[in-house]
Amino acid sequence: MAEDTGPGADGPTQPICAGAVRASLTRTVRTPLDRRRVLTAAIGYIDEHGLDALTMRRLGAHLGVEGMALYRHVTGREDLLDGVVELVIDALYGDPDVYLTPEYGWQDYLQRLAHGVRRMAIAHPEVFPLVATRPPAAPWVRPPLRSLRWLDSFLDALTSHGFSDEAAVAAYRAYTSFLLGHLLLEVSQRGVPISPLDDADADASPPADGRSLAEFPHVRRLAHLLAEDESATEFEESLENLLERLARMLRESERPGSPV
Amino acid sequence: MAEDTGPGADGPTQPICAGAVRASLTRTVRTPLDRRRVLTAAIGYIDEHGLDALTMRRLGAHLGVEGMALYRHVTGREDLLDGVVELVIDALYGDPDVYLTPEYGWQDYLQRLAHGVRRMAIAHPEVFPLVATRPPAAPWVRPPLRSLRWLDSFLDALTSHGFSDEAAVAAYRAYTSFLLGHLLLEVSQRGVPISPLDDADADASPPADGRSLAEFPHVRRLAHLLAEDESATEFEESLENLLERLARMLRESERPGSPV
DNA sequence: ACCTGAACACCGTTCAAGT
DNA sequence: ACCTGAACACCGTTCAAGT
Repeated sequence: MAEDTGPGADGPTQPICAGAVRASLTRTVRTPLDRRRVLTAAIGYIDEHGLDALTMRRLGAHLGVEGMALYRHVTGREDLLDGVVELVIDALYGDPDVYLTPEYGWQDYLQRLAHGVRRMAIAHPEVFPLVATRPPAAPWVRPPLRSLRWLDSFLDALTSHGFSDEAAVAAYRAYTSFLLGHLLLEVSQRGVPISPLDDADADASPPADGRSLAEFPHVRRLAHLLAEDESATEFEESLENLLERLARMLRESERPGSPV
Repeated sequence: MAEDTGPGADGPTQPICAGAVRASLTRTVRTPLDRRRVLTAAIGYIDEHGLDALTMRRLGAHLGVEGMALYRHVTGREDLLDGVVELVIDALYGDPDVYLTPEYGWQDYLQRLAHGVRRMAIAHPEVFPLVATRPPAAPWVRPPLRSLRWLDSFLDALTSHGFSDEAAVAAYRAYTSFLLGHLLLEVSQRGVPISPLDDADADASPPADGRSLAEFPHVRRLAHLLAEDESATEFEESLENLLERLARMLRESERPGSPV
C-alpha cells in the first residue's frame, strides 16, 4: 500500500487546479486507456506484487482510474489474464534474437526460440505459471508456445528442413513439453526462500510435512548438491538431448526403410 | 487410507483414548470433521466443480457445515490447498503398484513411479495444476514429486543402484522436469473443447487472436495430425528416452575415466 | 469440543449517471 | 467517448456466542 499511493494518487481527479485555468496547454489530463496499456500495466503489476495481488480495483488505482473503468477495455478479469498471456507470448515474436527466418537451420531456430522463451520466463516469473496453466484455446496449441502464429512458424521451420509432417508435429509436442517442464520448475525455484539446511545443522524446523529431516538420510547427506542451482546447464543439456532426439527422428523420417 | 495415522499430521495431538467415553449411542449427529475429511472433500469438490469453484463457504456446505467451521481444521484457504496437494502426493506413496522396494532395478522403479504420477494426474486433472504450481517448501523439492519422502526414496533407489550422488541429483532434476512438462500438458489438453477445425472447413470463428486460420497454412494443412491425442505414446517414448539418457549418465559415473 | 451468526474488509461485475 | 458512484452478490477471515 505504501508505494501504491505514489504513482496514481497525485491527482488528475482533483478539481483543485481551479477549473478556470483549464487551458489546453496543460495536457496533464492522462491520455485515455486502451487495451494494450491495461495489459502492460497488468504485467508490470504482477511482476512487482505477484499474481494474487492483481485485482481489478488495484490495477485501476495503479493506472490512476477506478477499477470499473477497466471493463471498457477488457471484458473481465479472465479476459485480462488471457490478454496478459497473449501479450507476453507475442512480444517474443518481435524479438530479433528469437525470430528470424530459419535460414541457419532448424536447430538454430529451436535454440533461439528456446532461449527466448527462457528469457521471457525469467523476466516474468510470476506471469509464467499463467502461461503454463491457462486453458489453451485449442488442444493443439500447447503452452508455452500458445499461439497459432508460433505453431505455424514452428511447423514451417521444421517441414522446410526435411521433417515429415508427422515428425514436425511430434517435434512440436516434445519441444513444448520440454520447455514447459524446465521453465516452470526454474521459475518456481526462484522466489522460494533459500531454505534452511544449507549446511549440516538443520534438523530443526520440521519442513511442514511434520517429519524431521533426520528421517531422510539421503536428502540430508546430499543437501549441498540439492541446494545448488543448476538450472542453466540443466536447460542446455536437456535441450541438446532433445535436439539430438529430433535429429534422429529427422533421419528416420528421411529414410523410412533403413535398417535399425 | 491404509496407513492413516502415518504422516502424523493429526496424530500426536490427539490421544485416541479420550478418557471420558461419554455415552453416545445416537451417532446420527454427523461425526465431527477432521483435517483429512476436509482435504478429501476438497479434492472431490475440485474434481467435480473445478478449482475456481472451491470456496470455503461452498466446501463447508458440501460437508454439511458452515464454511467458518473449516478454520478449525485448516488455517485458511492456502493451507487447505497445500493440504490437498500433499494428500494427493502421499496417496501415491501408498499405491502398491508404485511403491515397492526397488529390487527390480532403478529403471523399474522410475517406470512405476512415472506411471503412478500419470494416473494421479489423469484422475485429478483439476488438482494437478496445483501440484505443479504451488510454491514448494524448499527449492530442491520439485513438483510433481513434492515431498521429502519421495525425494529421499528417489535418491535411495538410484544411489543404491550405482548412481553417484551427483548423477542421482541430476537424474531427479531431469525426471521431475519430464513429468511436469508432459503431465501438465496432458491434463491441460483434456477439458479443452474439441475445437473447431476437425475437418477442413474451418476458417470461420477467428481463434481469439484475431486472425483467421487461413493465415496459418501449416496449421491448417496439419490439422488432422494436430488434433490427434498421442499423449500416451508420447509419454512412453519420452520416458524411454529419458531412461536411456540416465543409463548413459550411470555408465559415465561408473567409469569416470573412460574414453568418450 | 465443535460449530454458528454476525460482522468486517475486500472482491468482480453491472449500470445509470456524470463530464 | 470515457470514466465514476453506488449497488449487488459473494469472498476469506475473525471472534464472541451458542450447544
